Amino acid sequence: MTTETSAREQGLAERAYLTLRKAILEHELAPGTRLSVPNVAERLGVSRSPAREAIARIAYEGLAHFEPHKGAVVADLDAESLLEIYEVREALEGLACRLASQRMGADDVAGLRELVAEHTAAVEAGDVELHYDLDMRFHARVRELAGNTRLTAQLELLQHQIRLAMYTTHRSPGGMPLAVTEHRRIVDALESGDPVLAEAAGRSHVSRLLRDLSADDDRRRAVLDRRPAS
Amino acid sequence: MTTETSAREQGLAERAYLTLRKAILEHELAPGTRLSVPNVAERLGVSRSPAREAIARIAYEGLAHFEPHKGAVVADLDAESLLEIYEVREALEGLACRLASQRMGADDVAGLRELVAEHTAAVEAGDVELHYDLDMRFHARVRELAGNTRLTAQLELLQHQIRLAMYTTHRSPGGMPLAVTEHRRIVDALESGDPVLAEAAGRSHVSRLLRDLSADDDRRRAVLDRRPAS
DNA sequence: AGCCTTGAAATTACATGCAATCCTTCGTAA
DNA sequence: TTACGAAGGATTGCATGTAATTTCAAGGCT
Repeated sequence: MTTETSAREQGLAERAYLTLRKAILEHELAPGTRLSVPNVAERLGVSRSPAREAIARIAYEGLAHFEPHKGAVVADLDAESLLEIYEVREALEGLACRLASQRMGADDVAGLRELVAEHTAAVEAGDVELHYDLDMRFHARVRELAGNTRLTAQLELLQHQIRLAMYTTHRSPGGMPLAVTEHRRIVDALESGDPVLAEAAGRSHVSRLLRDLSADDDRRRAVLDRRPAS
Repeated sequence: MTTETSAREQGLAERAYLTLRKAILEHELAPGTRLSVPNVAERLGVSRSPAREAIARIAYEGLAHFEPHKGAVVADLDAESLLEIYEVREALEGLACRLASQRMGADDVAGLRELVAEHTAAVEAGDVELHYDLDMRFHARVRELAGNTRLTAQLELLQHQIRLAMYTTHRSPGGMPLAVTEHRRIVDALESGDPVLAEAAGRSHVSRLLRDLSADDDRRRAVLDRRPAS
């Protein structure tokens, strides 16, 4: 037993990073918020060194960016950035499915089916929170099965960026059941063992998400255009 | 005019990072070399703060990794890591070609053709250095034309990692003319404006590079197997 | 009333002190 | 000769001092 007040044997910088990231992803620190080193340090109860390191890492991961002479600011991703992110994600999610289809076993398929079943139930019950959770878990499981650590890391980064950008906005109502259907189709493709089919399934799922996003945007813009005076 | 000894108005940490990266990519600091903070600081003539930051960034970018209680070590990528990297690169390079094919104009095609022409000449002249240079420039140009900043950043990271891993090893002799042929095919596909074709061309180029790599490995292994006592 | 100037507060970036921890090496004993 | 142990050296991680620079705001001037 070593001395351990409440630290899980990880550095202060690491914990500061995790805390900060959580706060950002949950919009406790909304996009646009300035992350000054002394401020973050005090907030997290650490000195400036680990605070600075945590902020740097947040920025490296695309959750904040540095503005000259102003320090880091929580990222406020515009539509074009989101498009970029989805373009990359489509390719990588497709790759994940392709790899998974080649490396996965029967029990893995069963595990995914179970997840989809839970998901179906959650959606039928209208449980939005659980829907998001299961959606994330599904994708996490697929990339895990792909067995490519770099790919996994990238997809997780993109996931975080998307979560940050869409915390409140962009929730198309019909999306929940559609997601489940598409996930089921992905599992079918994975089970078939056909890498081309699997990749196509993964990609079309992501590209559909993007299309819905754009559609939402258009709808929103149309509404705003009707009342030009805000 | 501000006071400016020789710094180009960028921080010490930034310059330390660039210097360090260059040293690593040129194998001045070979894979396996330990990057201790005091050591790097002294080497670059800066204090420990910017040195530490530079090392952290190098590690974030996959050019080094932290070993517990030993600090950062220049990455020594094994075959499996390279495979992972190439898997991701194949997908992203395909995406780059797809996007470029949709966004590029006639003059852009002309620019690429010029590059390929230069490249052809270099290969015919047997200029290996120039070959590498033009190869890199070709890919850089394509991702630039794709117009997706995240994609560009990712591909550059992968490029660096690959360069580090293959500094001396892995140079298949027939690769040079093949690369030119494939680049030409990519330009043809890009010019056609068919995104599917373009993506396929980009992907198959990368996957061929990977196949050659594996073939080289096998050959090398075979040679070693013949003389089990090293 | 609006613009400019000046001052104050805050921030970054860098340097450096310091304790805890770990690896390494050298000496010693079996 | 080999295994063990202890001391030394080095490194990390964190804390904090400090100068330069910039932003922000208030007040005065036109």
